[in-house]
Amino acid sequence: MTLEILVSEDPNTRMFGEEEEEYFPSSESFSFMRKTKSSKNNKRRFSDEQIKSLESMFETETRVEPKKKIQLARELGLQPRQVAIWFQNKRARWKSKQLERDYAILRANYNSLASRYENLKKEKQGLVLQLQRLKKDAVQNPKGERQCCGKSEAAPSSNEGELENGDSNKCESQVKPISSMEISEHGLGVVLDDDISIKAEYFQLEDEPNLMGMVEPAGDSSLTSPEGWGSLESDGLFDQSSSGYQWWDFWS
DNA sequence: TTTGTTACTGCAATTACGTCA
DNA sequence: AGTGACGTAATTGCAGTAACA
Repeated sequence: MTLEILVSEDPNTRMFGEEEEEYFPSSESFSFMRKTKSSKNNKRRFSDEQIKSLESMFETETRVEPKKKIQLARELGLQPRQVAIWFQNKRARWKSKQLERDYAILRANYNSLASRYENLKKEKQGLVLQLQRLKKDAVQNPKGERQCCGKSEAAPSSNEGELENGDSNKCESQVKPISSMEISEHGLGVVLDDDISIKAEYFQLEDEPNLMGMVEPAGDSSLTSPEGWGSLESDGLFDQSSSGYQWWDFWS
């Protein structure tokens, strides 16, 4: 395996002040390299030891100070510029993976929320049916003599069954609105104590709720930037102020 | 104090190369 | 041996900031 090094011949290559000295790797891992002017092979993979050191340094600080950079470069037999570039690329890779993680968390949150919403919708339908039955029953029995539910009425649907906990003995509690039900003077309608609030809370919400407003921030610490991540924050990832699409379109 | 210049650095996007299936 | 996909080192362009005249 023949490797060649890594001296940029491009005069436009940006050179930082402290790094302009021509550099030849001295470590053993690069001892087989040689400088060539003609070769375009100016890119070599770093050795495992180099990567290991860089990784461990990256764990403590994602940005390397100039002095530290030069010291690290000396230790690893690299150019300071290479160390800087490695950190730069590493930050970019980390950010990309962090975006994937954040996306997965948000998707899981959304799925959970959508599931809860569907359940609530079914519950609402059951309650509406129950209300209709109660109203109908009240009209048929103006004196409040009401047959126990589940006996004189049609069999409840599965949803209703859930709502009634499958226990017909709980009619008392289930018909609580009935106990406080009043018949209007003309006997043409009923007024439920909680009717207004119920409507407000459930039945008038015909429009689908804005799930986005309900999404809870993930408790996972991966959504918050660790100290020093600085610009790797996820803020604004889903800023839609300037775009027309919705982020959940991806999996809807 | 304000302004223009320079040097340095970070990031995003991209290119170019090495490796592997 | 040839090739496409993928990972990654390196380049480029631009923007922000600090130091300085």
